[in-house]
Amino acid sequence: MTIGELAKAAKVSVQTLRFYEREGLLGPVHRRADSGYREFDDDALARLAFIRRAQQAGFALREVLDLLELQVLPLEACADVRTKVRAKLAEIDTRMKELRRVRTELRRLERACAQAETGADASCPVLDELGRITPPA
Amino acid sequence: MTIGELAKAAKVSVQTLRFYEREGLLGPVHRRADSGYREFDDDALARLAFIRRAQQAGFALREVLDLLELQVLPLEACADVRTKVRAKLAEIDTRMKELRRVRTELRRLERACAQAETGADASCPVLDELGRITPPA
DNA sequence: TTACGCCCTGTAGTTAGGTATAGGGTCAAG
DNA sequence: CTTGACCCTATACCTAACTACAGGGCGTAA
Repeated sequence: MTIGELAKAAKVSVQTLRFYEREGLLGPVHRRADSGYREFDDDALARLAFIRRAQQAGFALREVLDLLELQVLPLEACADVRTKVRAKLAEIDTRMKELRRVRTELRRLERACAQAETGADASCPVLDELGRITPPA
Repeated sequence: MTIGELAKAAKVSVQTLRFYEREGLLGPVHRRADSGYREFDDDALARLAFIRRAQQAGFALREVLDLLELQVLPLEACADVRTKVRAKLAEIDTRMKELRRVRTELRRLERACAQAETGADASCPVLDELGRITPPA
């Protein structure tokens, strides 16, 4: 696959792929001996899918890199791998806790909004919920 | 209140306050006639509380500004606010879903690692496990 | 062979949300 | 009236994750 074909398949831009390569997210990239063109296989596509999912889950690219690097560790490092995986798990739990807190807050706002539709209040309660303030001029 | 006092009260930096002012989040700021020093009242403090809460609820500063501007509008604007809140809520739910999936994958990796420690496998199973991550729907 | 699209590197710009620094003016205590 | 803490503007810098050139090489089809 050329970089353009991979870009199309993974639905990212060519520049993004080159950027990912620079950041180490794609690992060592094979080049055609004659032209120096990059050549990719389906592994690259799977890797990109993983990157996108991890990103959508709230991981920064730097953290995605940590996750991807778990792959290259030898058997002797298995204990280290477990430690790393556990650290990531703890991180995920923290992140989920934060998200639950935010969601609770938003649901509260939505409920307040729904009540306004049946009520006779003169102002939007969402904004009241967030705090009564003076609007910008 | 001087900017320094407000900063201390709101637990943000003085530079951040000047940055917020430039971004229009603080509205028109009163200045002392002689020195040109900014002067703030408790409204500013309330406004900063609003900003922080909205940020914690997952709104970008640009969106916070939208909310501040919506506040002057009549009840009809409440529907707009509600739409924004619902969109944020959907965003959070998506993120949590992805997070759950990644957590499931990490747990599987951890189990695979544990097996390798007691088994006689020749390679770290992490690589294979990462390759088996379920593609997104 | 020419044309056109895709590839290469390298550098620079963008948005978000600030943080830091330079070069000054101001205020209040001593 | 000096000193030190605080204020002012303007500009530059920071990280993250791209995005957009500029200037040049490669591949393939008519």
